[in-house]
Amino acid sequence: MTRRRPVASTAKTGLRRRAASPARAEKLNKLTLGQLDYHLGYVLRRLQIWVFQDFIQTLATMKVRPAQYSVLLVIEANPGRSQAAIGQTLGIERARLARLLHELERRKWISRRASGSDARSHCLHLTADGEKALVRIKSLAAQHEARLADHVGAKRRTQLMELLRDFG
Amino acid sequence: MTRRRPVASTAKTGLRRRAASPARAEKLNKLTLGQLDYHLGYVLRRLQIWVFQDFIQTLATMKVRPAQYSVLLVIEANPGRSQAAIGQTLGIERARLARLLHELERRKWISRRASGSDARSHCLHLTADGEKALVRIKSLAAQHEARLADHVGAKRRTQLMELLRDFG
DNA sequence: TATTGTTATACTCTATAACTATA
DNA sequence: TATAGTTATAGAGTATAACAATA
Repeated sequence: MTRRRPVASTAKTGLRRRAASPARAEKLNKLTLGQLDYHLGYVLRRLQIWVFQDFIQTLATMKVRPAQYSVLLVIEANPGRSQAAIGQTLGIERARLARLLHELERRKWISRRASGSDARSHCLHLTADGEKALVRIKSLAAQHEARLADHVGAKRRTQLMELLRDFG
Repeated sequence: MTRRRPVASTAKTGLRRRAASPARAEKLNKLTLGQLDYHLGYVLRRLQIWVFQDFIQTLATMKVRPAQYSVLLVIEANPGRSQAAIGQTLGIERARLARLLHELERRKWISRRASGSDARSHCLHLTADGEKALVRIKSLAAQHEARLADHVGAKRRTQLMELLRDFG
């Protein structure tokens, strides 16, 4: 990392820099990335790291991680579904999802009800508290998304969205 | 995850299914992603996960992880530089880089020589073994890249590359 | 037999802090 | 006082395996 800088909003919001330091870090002249520059996976990952770091920081006040956020949204959009269905949709291992849901349940944001049709599975729902929290969470997520648009440029964000959204 | 297996034919048609799995998994009717679909970070991450999994699998015979690969390429392109410089270029914490280099050194792929100008720092170089291994590694990485192009489509890959490479 | 959810283990990656030896 | 490198710890994410209850 170490590049990045221009964007107005980063200064405004006091984002965070990796090297952070004041121009003195520039002492180490920049190295070339070599053939790394020709790997889509690498440039993809650099942006992805930026996104996660900004997301985590933006939602720090609610202590919500990306995976938790994705689970909350999918439960909201598909109330009453099982852990297996949620996990499969998001690509989260059932073992990991069990622990993740445990935490969300502890916070009273979701409930697991017994399923009438299959005694093995649980029906997942947001609680009233969960819905209330999600309003605030979505607002913060929107701030993050705006900052991302600012980081890559609104037009580039739209283009990336179109390229990535529909090939799945 | 569960999907994977970038079969050529599906990539060619651009169809691809997320659940990918053996048709029986279709039993669980597909859930909607809700507002997740409007987060660039999410779609970015899905592809990024695919890339890493394919990369790791493709380079499994050489037991090379993405981070190790990136370090090898940057050392190759910038021989004699310090750990600090490498780490800063790639955005890898110096603590983590130290362990990572330890492993590469154990495998005789890199060497750390004392720096003449600063007794604190090490100069990093590929060994002859390292250069030889890197030939094989790059060949596997190229296979991975080709599979990625097949997965997203060659044209889309190029477009993504252009959008992501130069805004840093 | 297969699936749902659970617990447990192990490994990678990230983020710190503390330490040394230099500068 | 700051930097280069090391070691240690803790947390998240990923990947397994094993288990009980149920299908």
